[in-house]
Amino acid sequence: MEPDAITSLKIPGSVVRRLPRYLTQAQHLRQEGVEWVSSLSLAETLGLTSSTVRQDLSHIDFQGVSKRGYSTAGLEGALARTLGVDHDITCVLVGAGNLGRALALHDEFGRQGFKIVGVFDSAPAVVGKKVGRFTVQGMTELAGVVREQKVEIGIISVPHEAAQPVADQLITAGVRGLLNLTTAHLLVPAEASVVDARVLASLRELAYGVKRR
Amino acid sequence: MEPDAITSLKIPGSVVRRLPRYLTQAQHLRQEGVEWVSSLSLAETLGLTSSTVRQDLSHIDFQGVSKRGYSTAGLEGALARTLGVDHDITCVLVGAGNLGRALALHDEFGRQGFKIVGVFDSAPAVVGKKVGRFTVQGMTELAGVVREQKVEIGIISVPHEAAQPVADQLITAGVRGLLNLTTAHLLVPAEASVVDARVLASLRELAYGVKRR
DNA sequence: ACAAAAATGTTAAAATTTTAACGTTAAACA
DNA sequence: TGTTTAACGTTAAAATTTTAACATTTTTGT
Ligand SMILES: NC(=O)c1ccc[n+]([C@@H]2O[C@H](COP(=O)([O-])OP(=O)(O)OC[C@H]3O[C@@H](n4cnc5c(N)ncnc54)[C@H](O)[C@@H]3O)[C@@H](O)[C@H]2O)c1
Ligand SMILES: NC(=O)c1ccc[n+]([C@@H]2O[C@H](COP(=O)([O-])OP(=O)(O)OC[C@H]3O[C@@H](n4cnc5c(N)ncnc54)[C@H](O)[C@@H]3O)[C@@H](O)[C@H]2O)c1
Repeated sequence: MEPDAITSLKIPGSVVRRLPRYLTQAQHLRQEGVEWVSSLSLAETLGLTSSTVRQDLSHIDFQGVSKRGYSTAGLEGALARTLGVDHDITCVLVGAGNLGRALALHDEFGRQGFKIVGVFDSAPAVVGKKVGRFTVQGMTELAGVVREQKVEIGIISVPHEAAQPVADQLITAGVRGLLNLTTAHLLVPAEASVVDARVLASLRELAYGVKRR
Repeated sequence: MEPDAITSLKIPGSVVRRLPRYLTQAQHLRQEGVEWVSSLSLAETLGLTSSTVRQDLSHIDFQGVSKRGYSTAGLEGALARTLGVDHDITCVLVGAGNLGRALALHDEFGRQGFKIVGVFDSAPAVVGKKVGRFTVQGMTELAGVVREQKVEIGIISVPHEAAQPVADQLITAGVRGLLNLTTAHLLVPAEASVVDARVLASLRELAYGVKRR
């Protein structure tokens, strides 16, 4: 199944950021037993226009059906393939503090294909401790684990001052993508990806929203 | 200090989403003792162009200085005022699971003006338990606390199926903004704001980034 | 078999966002 | 005191993103 050369060429960032939401919605609908969904219905539940939905889905290798819409199961599969979450992706987590431990204990990531294969921390008091099924490892072990297990993604949950050095260690060890939970802005080589998940920034955006009625 | 009518009218969403990052950067620089920062230097550390930075900052009620740039302290203050984080904002947290407990224990939110005044959960096994300085309260207490303490923001950290009913309860009780940490898409009246902070969606976006070299 | 209708995929227009260009201001210094 | 220059604020162009319009397809029903 060679993916269509045109559709797989490059999907705009604005679209890529919405694809996970369509995937979540398709999963929820399929689990509820819904077999078909229209662009209009997807748009209404996600706060978009049906036009945007159809435009977005034209980027993935999947066809809707006139008069019916999109098969929820088909859509789920095609979106997973497009995003690259149709197979397991190995991850490591660095920083076993309050947030890091919550992430390590969150089984849903594993069910969705994100397999955490190691949890790391620099504090001697934390190293060796158990977090769910993990034993926290020291930072000296990081590079070896990344190499041996071909780890693709590093999840960074350390204090913001430590984020850039940790990012550098992860990239040097061979990780290709970083999920950054800190307030720091990470500089990485062009061939690596960074996605920020900053809760404080979201709260501040919300503060602006509640200020002006 | 009446804010300028034009600048305060309405700031585009694309800009509002970047303002928290400028604020974080201004804070970090000021704490390091840096007094001035140029649009070019801000742009380089945040991965933007200097043009975008100047355009963005033209929306806030603050002037740079020719040949020097922006005063870090002044910028921090003006951004805080624009976003509405120059005074405390009361919040409640609903869902005292793994993630909710991490958020409740995160002192930085309080230092940044987001004061959590209550933690709530529906599970009898959890209600009454201590989470840091909080005692988890039952959902029957929620409306009263929101009303009495004039709570502005609700942080939702419950399983996704429960997110919409919890959102409804929060809005009915009088909250004006929701921070949604679940995969659900929340429907709220037009006068309320929702900001999503979805870690799984960020991971999926990252998966696409690491897939295509 | 044919007509009607519902929903797609696509084209093109509208709106927004980003970037470049440049005139203006104020600091530094001869 | 005047000149140079770094960096701002603003205008306008370029690029991207969103929305609307509509021709096409496929099902349903007569
Ligand atoms: N806790 C939250 O709810 C929350 C919410 C939003 C953002 N964050 C951010 O996530 C990050 C982690 O937050 P937290 O509350 O878990 O902090 P924390 O202080 O509880 O944990 C940080 C952990 O990182 C470890 N660490 C420090 N330097 C390290 C290094 N160089 N290499 C490896 N490990 C190192 C520490 O030993 C500690 O265990 C912070 O940047 C924080 O701002 C946290
Ligand atoms: N744990 C993580 O690291 C993580 C990461 C990303 C997203 N999330 C999302 O955050 C949410 C919470 O995650 P978690 O790991 O803390 O889950 P959890 O199961 O540990 O905790 C959820 C809590 O919500 C409570 N709850 C359930 N229904 C409720 C209701 N109707 N009203 C009030 N409380 C209710 C439960 O009693 C429980 O204490 C989930 O939607 C999850 O997908 C979690």
